Amino acid sequence: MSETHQDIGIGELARRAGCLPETVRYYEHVGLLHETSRTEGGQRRYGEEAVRRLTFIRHARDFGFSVEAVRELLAMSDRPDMCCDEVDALAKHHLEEVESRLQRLAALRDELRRMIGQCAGGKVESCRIIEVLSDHQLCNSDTAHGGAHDLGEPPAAKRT
Amino acid sequence: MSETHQDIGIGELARRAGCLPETVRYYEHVGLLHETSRTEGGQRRYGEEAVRRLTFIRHARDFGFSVEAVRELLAMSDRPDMCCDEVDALAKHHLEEVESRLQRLAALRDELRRMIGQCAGGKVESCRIIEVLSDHQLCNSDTAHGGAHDLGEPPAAKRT
DNA sequence: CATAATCCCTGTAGCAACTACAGGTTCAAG
DNA sequence: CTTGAACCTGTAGTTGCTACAGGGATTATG
Repeated sequence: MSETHQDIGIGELARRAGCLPETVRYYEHVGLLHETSRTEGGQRRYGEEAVRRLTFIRHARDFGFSVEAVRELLAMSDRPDMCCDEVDALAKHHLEEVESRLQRLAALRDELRRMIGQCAGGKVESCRIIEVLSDHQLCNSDTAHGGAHDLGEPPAAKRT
Repeated sequence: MSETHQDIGIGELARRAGCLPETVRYYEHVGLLHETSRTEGGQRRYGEEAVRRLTFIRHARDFGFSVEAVRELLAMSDRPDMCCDEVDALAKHHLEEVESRLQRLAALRDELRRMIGQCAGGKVESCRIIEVLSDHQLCNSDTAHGGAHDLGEPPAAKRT
C-alpha cells in the first residue's frame, strides 16, 4: 500500500528492472527516461510508471535493439492510437539483422571447427590453425565469414 | 621485382590487408605491429613481412578473435618450435564462445519471430510486439534470451 | 540527538576496436 | 617548382554502459 506514487529511489528502481543506478542515470542522460521529481535534497524519486518504462527499455535491449531503436519503440508505445506498422517494420528489420548475424556466426563456427579439427597437435610451425589464419586461401571462402565486426564481441559484461 | 624490402607506405599496406591506415597506426599503437622504419621525413615504410603480419591480424579479427587473443596468437606464431597446444586451446575456447553466442542469438531470433508472427497489425495499443517488450512474462522464458549484451550489436561499421 | 551506515549526487574517465577529423608535413609526378 | 596526394601526430567520437572520486542526503541505530 505504499510506493504508489513517487516514493522509490534510483537504487530500488534499478533493482526492480535488473540494472544499476548508473544505467538509469545514463538512460535519463540520453533521453530514454524522462527527468523525474526530486527530493528537497536533490535525489531522484520514481513511481510505478518509471518501473514499467525502464523494464520496457531493459527488455528491448535484451532483445538486442539498439538504444536508438528503443527510443523509437518508446515513442511509438507512447502513442497507442497509432497504427503499429512501424513497430512491426522495426521488429522485422531487427529480425533480419539477427538472422544475418546468425548466418555469419554459423559460418564462422564451421570454419573454426574445421580449423581445429585439422590441427594435428605438433609444433606451431605446422599448426593448421596458424596456417589458416595466415592464409585466407586455406579457408572455405564459400561460407565467407566476411569479417566479424558486426557480429559482436563480448563487451566484457561483469555483473556485480 | 620491386617492393621486396621496405618500400611500401602505410596506405598501400592497409589496402593490401583490407583496412585503413588509421587501423594500421592503431595496431602499432597497441603493439600488434612492431614499429617500423621511417623515411627521412618520418613516414612509415613497410615490407612483405608487415603485409603478412597485418593480414594475419585482420584475418584473426575476422574470425572474431579479440585483439588480446590476436596478441597471443601472434606471440605463438612467432615461436614456431613451440607445441601448438596453446593455439589449439585458444581456438577451442573461442569456438565455445561462438557456439554460446549462436545459441542465444537463435533463441532471440525465435522470440522475435514469435513476436512478429503474433502482431495482428492494428493499433499500437494492442500490438503484440509492444506487449511482449512490456511484459517479460509473455515471452518464452525457456529459451531464455538472458540479455543480448554479449552477443553483440553492430558497432556501426561504415566502409568509406 | 549524534553518529554511523547506506544511499545518492555530479562529473569524468574508462572499456573495445576502431574511425574521423584538424592542422600541418612530406613525397612523387609533371 | 608547384601541385596534389599521401602521410604525420594528436585528439575526440562511436556504443552502451561501468567505475570511480569526492562530495551531500537519508535512514537506522545507540
